[in-house]
Amino acid sequence: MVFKALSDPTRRRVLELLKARPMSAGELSAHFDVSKPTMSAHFAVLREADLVASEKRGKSIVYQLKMSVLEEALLGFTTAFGWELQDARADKRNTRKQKRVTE
Amino acid sequence: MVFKALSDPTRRRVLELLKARPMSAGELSAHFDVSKPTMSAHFAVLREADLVASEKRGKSIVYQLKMSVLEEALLGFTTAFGWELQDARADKRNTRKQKRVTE
DNA sequence: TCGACATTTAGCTAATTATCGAAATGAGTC
DNA sequence: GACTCATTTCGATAATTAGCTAAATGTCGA
Repeated sequence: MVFKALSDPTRRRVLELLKARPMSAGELSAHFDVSKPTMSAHFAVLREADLVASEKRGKSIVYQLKMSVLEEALLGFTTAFGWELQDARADKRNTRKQKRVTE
Repeated sequence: MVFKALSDPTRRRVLELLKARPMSAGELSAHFDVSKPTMSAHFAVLREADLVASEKRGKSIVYQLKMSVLEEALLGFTTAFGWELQDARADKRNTRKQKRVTE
């Protein structure tokens, strides 16, 4: 259900926000112009897709992005189209495909 | 509307089939267990997302994958998550980030 | 325990979706 | 022109979706 979860722009933006750091439901909701219950429903979809983890923290519920799940799903897709997906910050030295590099 | 278009598994599979080569509506439909009108509707969604081009060829209509559109959309997303998307067959020599490679 | 706060659940609605069979369109063939 | 084939359009339906308000749940602090 990952792609279904990603089909909504609000949910994609939520994931993007969670990329920066874990955030509570309320904190996330503050970024959008829809009601809290609507946001809660979006969170539920993301949870069911296993794209986020939620943890109770006092009064709040803190959501955290599960990067590996997102990456795995995306990887399956991009690979089928002949693309490589890699961390932009990865150290390119000594990678598997390294060879005959000039300069 | 690209992500909406990608949210359906049938449509994702259609794109994958078109990755190999352009195919007619009927040829594509043969790969799926749904009616022609249903497939036609899927094609319409892909067309509206600009993910495929269609061309009349005699009796048939041939669909072709617009890789660049797909790549562009995906790139926008993956970049936001700190990933790089690149052609797996690309020649890695003399790329922008090339530097200090050992061996 | 009471009140305030954070979030979810319940119940509803309007819009969209995937699906179908039947009919319409359009191009090639006889 | 009439027939056939490929595809789409039409019209209908059941399921899903995103959205809302109001109510319920659960936690903290006084």
